[in-house]
Amino acid sequence: MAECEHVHEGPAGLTGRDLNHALSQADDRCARAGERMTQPRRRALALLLEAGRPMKAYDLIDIFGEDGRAAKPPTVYRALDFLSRQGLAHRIESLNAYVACEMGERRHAAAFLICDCCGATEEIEPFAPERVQAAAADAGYLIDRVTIEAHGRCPACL
Amino acid sequence: MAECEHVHEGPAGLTGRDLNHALSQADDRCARAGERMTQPRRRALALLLEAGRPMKAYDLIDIFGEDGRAAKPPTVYRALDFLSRQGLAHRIESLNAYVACEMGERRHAAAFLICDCCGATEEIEPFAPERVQAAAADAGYLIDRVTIEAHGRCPACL
DNA sequence: CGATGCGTGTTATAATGTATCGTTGCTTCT
DNA sequence: AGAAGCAACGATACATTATAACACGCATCG
Repeated sequence: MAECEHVHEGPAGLTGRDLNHALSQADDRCARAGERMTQPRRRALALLLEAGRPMKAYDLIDIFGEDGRAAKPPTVYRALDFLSRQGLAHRIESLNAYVACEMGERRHAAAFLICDCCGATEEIEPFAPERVQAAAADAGYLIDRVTIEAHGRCPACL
Repeated sequence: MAECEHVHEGPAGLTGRDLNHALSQADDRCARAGERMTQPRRRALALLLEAGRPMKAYDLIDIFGEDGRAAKPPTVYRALDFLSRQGLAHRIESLNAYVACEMGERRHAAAFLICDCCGATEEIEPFAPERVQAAAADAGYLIDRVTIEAHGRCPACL
């Protein structure tokens, strides 16, 4: 992360009632999808929601245990894979990090604005999906998944 | 890489005169930019051009020495960083891999179509750059670099 | 010349991600 | 209820990807 001279708090995550509400909604979504929201999956989501910004897998591993003990890597990676499959979280490839989904819908495409100064990210609507498909069709490709990550500076770090 | 039933050769890379020509052009570009095309940098670029598809850093490390001996990781990572900075190669975040640039211009934005079956990639013109900037402006971000990677199947693997 | 900057080679280590195996706890079928 | 099948878990070990730190060489420039 290229530091900048600004020092400020990153985006706050969820706490208390907001957090519980978001977790309950995730529970519902899983139930409707016939998927199981197990303890480690829920814990991983809670940590992402609390953080409110992208978290490295090993950061989660370190703080995973409610008692302060670390988790085993596969526990967290499995949970993150699940959350990504369900659209409850997204992997940010250019950061090797994961972030809770900010949109409501299940299994949607995502795009991100990422601040290289403070680490804040903003999930945005993927732009020009039709032009992706058009470009792919020109080359004869059939696309099922698109990664879009725009790096720069957030308003607070400009 | 999710296999598919098709078996076919991936895209061929450059050889012989074509390879030397491409390397000479890279030499020229570096000279004009006041950068040094050193031996390891040139070797890394040659390997990428020969491969004609994305290569993992450790694949390059293994075959780096002309005498068949492996290189040390920092040697290759430094060369790849340099090539990326110069726009002579691109990093593909979602593959942890690197590919020689197929466009002529220096330091341009890139986007990729990636076949999850055979590993072929196609570098395409980034679509809708103005819409990226617009979306970023809405959120107050200033963007300097955008990663766009579309995964699917290439014509040969459909 | 001496100092500075950049690139290199080397060693070591950090950070990130997976394979595998045995177990547990549902769900479903009879 | 009992058994079979399956999904997820926990644990160990390991594989892959990437960087830190330091010494050296060589060019440039005051």
